[in-house]
Amino acid sequence: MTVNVRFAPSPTGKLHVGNVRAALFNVLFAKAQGGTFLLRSDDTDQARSTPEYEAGIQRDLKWLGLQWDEFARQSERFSVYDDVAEYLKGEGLLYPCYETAEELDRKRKLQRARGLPPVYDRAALELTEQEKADFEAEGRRPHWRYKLKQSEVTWTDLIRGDQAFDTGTMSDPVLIREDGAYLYTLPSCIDDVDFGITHVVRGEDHVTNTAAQIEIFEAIINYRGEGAIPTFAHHSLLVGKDGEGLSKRLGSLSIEGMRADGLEPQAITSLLARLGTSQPVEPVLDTQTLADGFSFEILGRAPARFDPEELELLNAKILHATSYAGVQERLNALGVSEPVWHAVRGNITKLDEAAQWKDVIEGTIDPVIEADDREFCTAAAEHVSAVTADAEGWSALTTALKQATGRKGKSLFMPLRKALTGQPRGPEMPELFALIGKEKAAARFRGEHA
RNA sequence: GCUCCCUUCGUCUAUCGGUUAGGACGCCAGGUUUUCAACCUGGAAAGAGGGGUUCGAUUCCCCUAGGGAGUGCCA
Repeated sequence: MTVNVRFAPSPTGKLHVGNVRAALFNVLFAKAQGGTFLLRSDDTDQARSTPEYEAGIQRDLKWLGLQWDEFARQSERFSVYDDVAEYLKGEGLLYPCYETAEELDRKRKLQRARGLPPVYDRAALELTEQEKADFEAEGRRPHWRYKLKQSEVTWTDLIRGDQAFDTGTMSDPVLIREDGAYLYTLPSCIDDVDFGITHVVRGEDHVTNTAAQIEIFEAIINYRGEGAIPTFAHHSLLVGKDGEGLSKRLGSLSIEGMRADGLEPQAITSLLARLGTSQPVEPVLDTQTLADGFSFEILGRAPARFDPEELELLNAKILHATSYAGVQERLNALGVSEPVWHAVRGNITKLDEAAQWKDVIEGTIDPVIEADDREFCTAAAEHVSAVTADAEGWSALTTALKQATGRKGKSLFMPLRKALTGQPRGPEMPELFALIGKEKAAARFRGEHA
């Protein structure tokens, strides 16, 4: 059986870590199974959806290396939804309701106050034709609810196991708003059937929806005369570093923000694909490798903590393993050459830090020389002329200085590093020395701005 | 309030009733002629609490606590 999955964001905001995790699981599952991945823009809410958000989501997904096989836009399929909606109305499965949002809110509060679940009372089902006509005459327009069977719905979730929900304990879902706009439920189910989606992989915030959706799926399939209810896999959600729900802080966790922050896409995908799984969080450079070991069995059922610090850690590791060719364009923009990249990549957390080292190597700095090290550095300046400007030269230089001054270890190397780079830490000295060159090195050892 | 789910080292997790409770990341120490990184070696580090069931519970059941989610004319 071929696997077809989809990722269906609403273009009403930016892609964030929570979204991407769901998208990733879909992509990885499709790749692992040799299936297809559909990107669907759930833009039935014309007021809140924008082409900019849609383009942003696509750009972010591409940047992350998550390519889709097919693309669909729900706003282009309204006639299909209308057709199914008419059918459902004809079957009495979709019924008009005239309560205002305020009235419903009041009802819910009342139920809650009595300790009852805030479930819709189906009052609209009792409305006579005359009453409906009166509402219409008042200028009220109906919203439409799906009439649930109020029975037990069961399914086997690939992550959560056997599930059972009594749709009698939930409100009949509103499928069409008063203004005629479709809520996500009906178009989503219709599309899943029409596009042959075999597996719906999404966050566990959708589990209760699933019961109602299964009933809707059945009605659609009954109408179509073909199609199948997808298999579901609901993964746990991400929580923050301290275990709090992520939703409130999502703004700072947008993919766009991370890109602007200089993070590598592979760092993000590596973390999100492995966090909450039994596989190690490690730097993985391509999605195929991520997909190779992927199955729903490796997913835990508890919420997983997302810590931005882990992202930085992974980012550094990704960079350490990144070849010049992989980032050539971006390095060119920073003016960083290949030799400089190779010298510094093991020592940076974010790519643009390479530019700072480029400045140390090719620009000018103020050497840092402690009072105790003045004489020593002067000696170093004198010895430089005798060696070659390469790693061997560095070795020869330090050996000579060791013999001449008796210094060794930290007291030998640290003053040289500080004088040459102005900093107490950084990339390997042999390579830096070769790149900085003898003349500049000598000048810096003399304490000159060079 | 009600419903569902979850709870093992700091973090992500393994364990299908009997294990010295394993691994990964991080952390600490030592090594590799300085630092950072990488690498090598070693180390500290966990079953939320309380009841059961059982010869024996991390594992099964119940309660409590804590966390997550749902309970929308959001998705």
